[in-house]
Amino acid sequence: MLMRTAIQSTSSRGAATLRGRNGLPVGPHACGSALDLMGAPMPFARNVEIFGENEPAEYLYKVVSGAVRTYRVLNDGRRQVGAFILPGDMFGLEAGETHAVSAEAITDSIILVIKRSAIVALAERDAEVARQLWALTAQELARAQNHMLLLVRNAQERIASFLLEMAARTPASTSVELPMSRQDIADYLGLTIETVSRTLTQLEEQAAIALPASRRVVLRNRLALSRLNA
Amino acid sequence: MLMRTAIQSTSSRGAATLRGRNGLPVGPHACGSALDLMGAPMPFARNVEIFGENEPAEYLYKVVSGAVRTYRVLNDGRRQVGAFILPGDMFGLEAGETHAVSAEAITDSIILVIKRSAIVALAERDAEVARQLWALTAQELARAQNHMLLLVRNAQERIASFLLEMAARTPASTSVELPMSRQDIADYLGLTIETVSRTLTQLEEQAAIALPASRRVVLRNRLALSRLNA
DNA sequence: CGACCATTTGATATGGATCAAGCGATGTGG
DNA sequence: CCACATCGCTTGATCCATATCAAATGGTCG
Repeated sequence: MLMRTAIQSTSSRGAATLRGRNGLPVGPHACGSALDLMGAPMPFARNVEIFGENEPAEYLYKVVSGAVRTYRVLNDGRRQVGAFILPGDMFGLEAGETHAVSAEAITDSIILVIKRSAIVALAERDAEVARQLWALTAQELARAQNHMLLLVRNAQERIASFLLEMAARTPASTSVELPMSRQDIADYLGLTIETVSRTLTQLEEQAAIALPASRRVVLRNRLALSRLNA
Repeated sequence: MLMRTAIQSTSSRGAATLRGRNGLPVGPHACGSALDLMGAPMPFARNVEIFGENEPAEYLYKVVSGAVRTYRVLNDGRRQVGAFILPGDMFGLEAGETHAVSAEAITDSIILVIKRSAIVALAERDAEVARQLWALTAQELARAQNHMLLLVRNAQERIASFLLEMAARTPASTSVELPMSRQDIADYLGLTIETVSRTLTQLEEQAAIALPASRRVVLRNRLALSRLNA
């Protein structure tokens, strides 16, 4: 029992239900998959739960705008953030009947909500769709495996990897706007907020990054960061 | 850069190739899946590589007897063991074209080797097979997610979880024979061998376990171990 | 028996957690 | 519009769990 993370998320569970949505299709970042062709855009407010661990997995989701975190909570109250989900990314797909993690909106977000049963039924007849479902889960597995590697490194390496990952996922990749709090980052990297903060200032002192604002990071020396990366 | 694991594995790469196998079917632990119906049993000697990271994923595998570890190596030489694979378990299944991890036999093992292309082709026509491929990858994902949680706990908790996991996967679950070395366990849990050893002796002093031999663990107080578990 | 290897045990060092305080931005009520 | 509460972040001081370095022990095989 190490640090005890204060989880202040205002998970007003009810707000995440699916009532009142008007069926309408097509998200941006359309990537030519059957998975994009159905589903309704829904708004989720900051810190609102999208689904909870162990809840039936009736839908899968695609972020249109905003950002989402998935996480699990340990019995001692600590939270492990499994992934940050950015526009264009899908999440919440399960092969089983229930969600393995919880998901919350990090900022106010628009999220495409897609009925799982429709997709699964489609996969029954269309091998290409089935292959895509598999590929999506495999990709998630690859992410999880990389994340495992992160968690055994030192603080600088974890932060550097995190920043490079975020940069790679951002259009203007040299300056990154972080949608998540220090606590989110800490729970993602298995560190404390203090260590995250300190490490960021260290990297700034080493001129590897600049911090014009607490949630804006400019990558000044990619090479230095990469050397810290796996 | 923390500990620097000595990787002494005698990965005599050549020995793992697939030449000279006689096609023959059916492993024990048969679980009524199409995946079991094809494939040839092959012996692998202790510490021999079965496949390497980034190699083309031409086969998938099922352990008949023995034990296998999957792992990745960080740029600084440390090794992260991703999973221990015991008789009845499958491994090496990839949705993509290459292996995401390396795999080695921990002890002399018999492993069923199944052509991936055959299965994938079958899945093309049989939705049930496709579903099973997906389910297998999803199960692996769940394992990886649980493993992530392990890596942020303290040493006692990690060891306790590891022992309970091994016990749950062993027929005679109150006494566990560990096929892997302390180094393997350390690399699985993100600890050093010294910490693994010390923690095991602590648990023994607390009467939670007994260690009649270094690789045999008797679970004496499951409840105490469970309390340490997530 | 002796060499080798895996494991345990001991002494010390250190990176990150913890405890505590300060600071800047944002928002709220008077 | 300002005073003040709140929140997220940073910074400082200290502590502790685990790494590191080192040596002893024990089991296995030739």
